[in-house]
Amino acid sequence: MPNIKNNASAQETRRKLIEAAGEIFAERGLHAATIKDITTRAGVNCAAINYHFSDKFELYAAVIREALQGCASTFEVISNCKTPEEGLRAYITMHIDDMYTRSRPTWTTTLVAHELAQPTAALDAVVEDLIQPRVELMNGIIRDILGPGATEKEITYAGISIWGQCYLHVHHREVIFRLHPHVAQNYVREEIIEHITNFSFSALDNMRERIRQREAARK
Amino acid sequence: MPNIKNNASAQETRRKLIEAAGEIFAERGLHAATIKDITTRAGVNCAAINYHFSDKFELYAAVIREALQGCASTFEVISNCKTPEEGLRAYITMHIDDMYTRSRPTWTTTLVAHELAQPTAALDAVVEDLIQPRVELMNGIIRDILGPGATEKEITYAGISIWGQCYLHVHHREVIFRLHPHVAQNYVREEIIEHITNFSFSALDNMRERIRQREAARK
Amino acid sequence: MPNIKNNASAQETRRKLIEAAGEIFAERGLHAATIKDITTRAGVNCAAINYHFSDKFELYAAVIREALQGCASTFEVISNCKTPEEGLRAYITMHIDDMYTRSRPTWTTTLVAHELAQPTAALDAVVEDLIQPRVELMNGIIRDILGPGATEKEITYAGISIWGQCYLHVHHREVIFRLHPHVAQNYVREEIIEHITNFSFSALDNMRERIRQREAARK
Amino acid sequence: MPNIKNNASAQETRRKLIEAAGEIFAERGLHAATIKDITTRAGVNCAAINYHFSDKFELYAAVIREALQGCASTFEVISNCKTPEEGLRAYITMHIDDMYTRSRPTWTTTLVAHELAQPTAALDAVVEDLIQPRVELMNGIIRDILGPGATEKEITYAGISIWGQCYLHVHHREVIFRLHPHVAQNYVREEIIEHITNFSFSALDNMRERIRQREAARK
DNA sequence: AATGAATGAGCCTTCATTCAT
DNA sequence: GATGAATGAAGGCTCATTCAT
Repeated sequence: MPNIKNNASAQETRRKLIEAAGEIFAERGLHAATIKDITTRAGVNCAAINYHFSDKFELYAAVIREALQGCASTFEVISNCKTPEEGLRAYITMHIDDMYTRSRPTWTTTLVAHELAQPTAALDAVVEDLIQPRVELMNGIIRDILGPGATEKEITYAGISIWGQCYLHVHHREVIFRLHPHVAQNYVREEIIEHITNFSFSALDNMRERIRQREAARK
Repeated sequence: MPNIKNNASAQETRRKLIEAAGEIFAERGLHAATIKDITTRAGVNCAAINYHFSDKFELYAAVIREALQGCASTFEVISNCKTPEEGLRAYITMHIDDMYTRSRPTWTTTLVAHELAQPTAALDAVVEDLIQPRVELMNGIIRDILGPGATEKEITYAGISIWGQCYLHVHHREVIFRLHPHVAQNYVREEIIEHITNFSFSALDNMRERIRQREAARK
Repeated sequence: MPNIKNNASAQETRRKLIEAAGEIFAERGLHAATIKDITTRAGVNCAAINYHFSDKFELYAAVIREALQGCASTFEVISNCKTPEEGLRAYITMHIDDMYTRSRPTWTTTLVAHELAQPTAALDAVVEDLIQPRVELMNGIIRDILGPGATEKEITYAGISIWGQCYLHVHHREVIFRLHPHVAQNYVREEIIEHITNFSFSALDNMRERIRQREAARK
Repeated sequence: MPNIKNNASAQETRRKLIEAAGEIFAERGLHAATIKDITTRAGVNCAAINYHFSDKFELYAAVIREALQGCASTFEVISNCKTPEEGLRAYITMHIDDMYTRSRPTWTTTLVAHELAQPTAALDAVVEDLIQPRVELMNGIIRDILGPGATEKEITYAGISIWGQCYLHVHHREVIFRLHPHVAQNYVREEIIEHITNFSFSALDNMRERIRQREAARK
C-alpha cells in the first residue's frame, strides 16, 4: 500500500483532508467537487492532496473506504435477536438509522447514494464491503421467516422489497418531504420503522403461508 | 416565449441535441458531461447549444422536460382497472416498465435517477410533473384498498413502501445484478411485477384488517 | 463605391443600422460593441450587417463618415462674422455646441472622442473631413487677430490652446462634473462660451502686442 | 487582504504581468487586449492572471493603480515656487512632461487617456488619485494669481482652460502632428511649455484686472 | 432584400497537477 | 512534511461571419 505516511502530523493532515473531502463529495458529487474547495475547507495547501493521495480520484476512493468503515458495528445487535421479527425490526432500524447515527460523520450515507446513482470504480468496494454483508445478513433473517421451502429467488426478491422501502426514506427524504409536507413537519423515526416492519412482516408472513401450501401440495 | 425556433431544420437540430445530451447526461451526470461530447455526438457545432438553448444548464433543463413527457400515457390504463388489486398491479407494471418501454429513449430513467440523487434546480419539474401525479394516482388506489378508516399518514407510508420496491428494481438494477447473479442471468420482468404486487397486496390487506379492527374498537 | 443598394427599404435598413451602430459604438467603443447589440437595437437580423456593409469594421467606417457629415454647416456663420472677436466667439460656440445640437444624433461627438483616444484606420477621415477644415478656419481667424507678423508656429500653438479648452468641456464633461459638482448642478452653456472667448481673446491680444513689438524692433 | 503574494518570485511575476498588461492595455484598450497577448508578452502562463489577480478586470485595475503611483512626485517642486508665474510654469511643465518622463513606463499616460475617453469602474481611482490632487494644486496657483475677489467658478473655468491646453499636447500628439507636420518635424518641448505659460498667464492677468475692477465697483 | 440557422475561431476562466523550495 | 507558485489542458461561452432559403 503506497502513500502510508507515518508521521503524526501527516496523519492529521490526511484525516482533515478525508473529512473535508467527504463532506464536499457528498454535497456536490465527485466531478463538481473541486480540489480547491476541499483543501480550503481542510485548511491545507492544495498540493497536499497530491502528496497524500497522489490523485483526486485516489482521495475519493480513500473517502469511500473511510465511509464504509464502522458500518458493520450493528451487525452483532441483529445477530443477538431472538425472534425473526425482532431481527427484521433491528435490520430495518439499522438502515433507517444510517441517516441519524452520530458515531459516523453525516456525509457517508449521501456519499454512498451518489456512488449508487452514478457508479465509479469505487462501486465494487461499496457493494462488497457495505451492501453484500447486509444482504447476506438480511437473507438469513428472511430465510428464517419464510421457512425451509423458500427458493433463493423468493428470498432475493423479498430482500429487495425490504431494502427498497428503507432506501427511499434514507436517500430521498428531501423528495418525500416535498411530496408529503405533513410527514416533514412531524417526522417520527419510530413511526417509519414501525410501518416498514409491519408492512414487511405481514407480507413475509403471507409469503410463508403460500410457500407452505405449495410445498405441502408438492408432497 | 424565447428560443422557440420554427424552422423545420432547427427543430431537427434541437431534437438531435436533446437526444445526444440525454444520453450523455445520463451516462455521466450534469457536471461530467461536456458540451463538446454532446455536440460531437449530435453532429453539430458547439455554438449550436448557445443558439438553441442559451446555456448548458438550459439544455439540461430541456432534456429533463423532454424526459418527463409521455410519462402520463399509462394513467388511463390504471384508471380503467376494475378491482383495486388490478389497479395496484397496473401501477407497479408502469413503474417497472420505465426501464423497458421503447416509446421513449432509454436514457430518461437514468437521468431522473441522477436528478433524484443529486438534485439541481430542475428537480422541481421532476417532482411536479412526474412524481406528484403518480403519487396521487397511487394514493387513490391505496385508499380504495385500505378502506375509509385509513389515515393520510398510513396511505403515505404505504405508498412509499410500494414505490421503494419498484425504485430499486428500476434504478439500481446494476447493483442488484451484481449482488444476485442468478437474477441477472434469468431476468423475468413478469416475475418481479408478480412479486411486488403480491408482497404489497398482502401487506395492504393486513393493514386494512388492522384499520378495520381499530375503527371497530373506536366505535 | 460598393454596397450601394438602391431599393428604398434597403436604404431604410441601412439608416436604422447606422443609427443603432452609432449609439452603441459611442456607448461602448468599437471592440466592446457587438453585432448582436447593434442589430437588436436596429430591429434587424444580424446577417444584415454583412449584407449592407460586408463587415463590422466597414459598418464602423460608415458610421464615422455619417458622423462627419453636416459638421460643416456652421462654417458660413463664422465666415460672415465682421470682427475677429465675433469670429472667435462663433468658432468656440460651434465647438461647444457639438454636444448640444439636436440636428445631428447625439452620439457623433462621443464617437469622435473614441476615435481620437484610440485611433483606428478611420482616424484619417476624421482628421481630414472634420478637424482639418476647422483648424484652417480657426487659423484664419487667429491670423487676423495676431496680425501679419505672426509665424505659422505661433498660429498653430494658439489654435491648439483654443481647441484644447473646448475639447475638455465637450469630451470630458463627465470628469469635469465629477471634479466640480457646483458646475454640474448649474450648467450654463453661455457662461462657458463667454469664459473661453474672453480667456482666449485676451491671450491672443497679448500675443499680438508682443509680436508687434518684436516686429517693430526687427525693423 | 487577498492576492498579496509575498514570495520574491511571485512579486517578479506580478511585476512582469503589470508591465506587459500596461503596454497592451495602452495599445489596444481594455476590451481589445487579450489575456493571451498579455501573458505571452510577460512570458508567463495564462493561468497566472487568475492566480495573481483573479480576473482580467482586476489586472486592469491593478495596472491603473500602478500607473497612478509616482505621479505626485513633482508636487513639491511646484509648492516650492516663489512667484505664481513660476508655479504656473512648473504646473504646465509637469503636465507636458507626462509624456516624456522616463521614470515611469511609457504606457501610463496613454492608459489614462483611454480611461478618460471610455471610463470603466477604474475611473474613480483615476479621478481621485491623479486628477483631483492636481486640480486642487492648480486651483491654489490660480487663486493666487486672480486675487481674493475671484469666484470659485472663475477659478474652475480658468483651471479647465489651462488643463485643456496641456491635454491636447499630451494625449493627442498624433493628431497634432498629422495636422501640423512642421511642428512634428521640429518638436521642442520648451517651446510648448513657453507658449502655454505665456498664453495662460496673460489671460489670467487679464482676468485678474477685470475682477479687480468689478470688486472695486462693487464697493 | 432579408432572415433563420449554423459555424469556426477564439476568449476568459477553471481545474488538477507539478515544481521548487 | 508542507506550501506558494506556476502551468497545460480543457471547459463553457461568445462573437463575427457565412450559408441556404
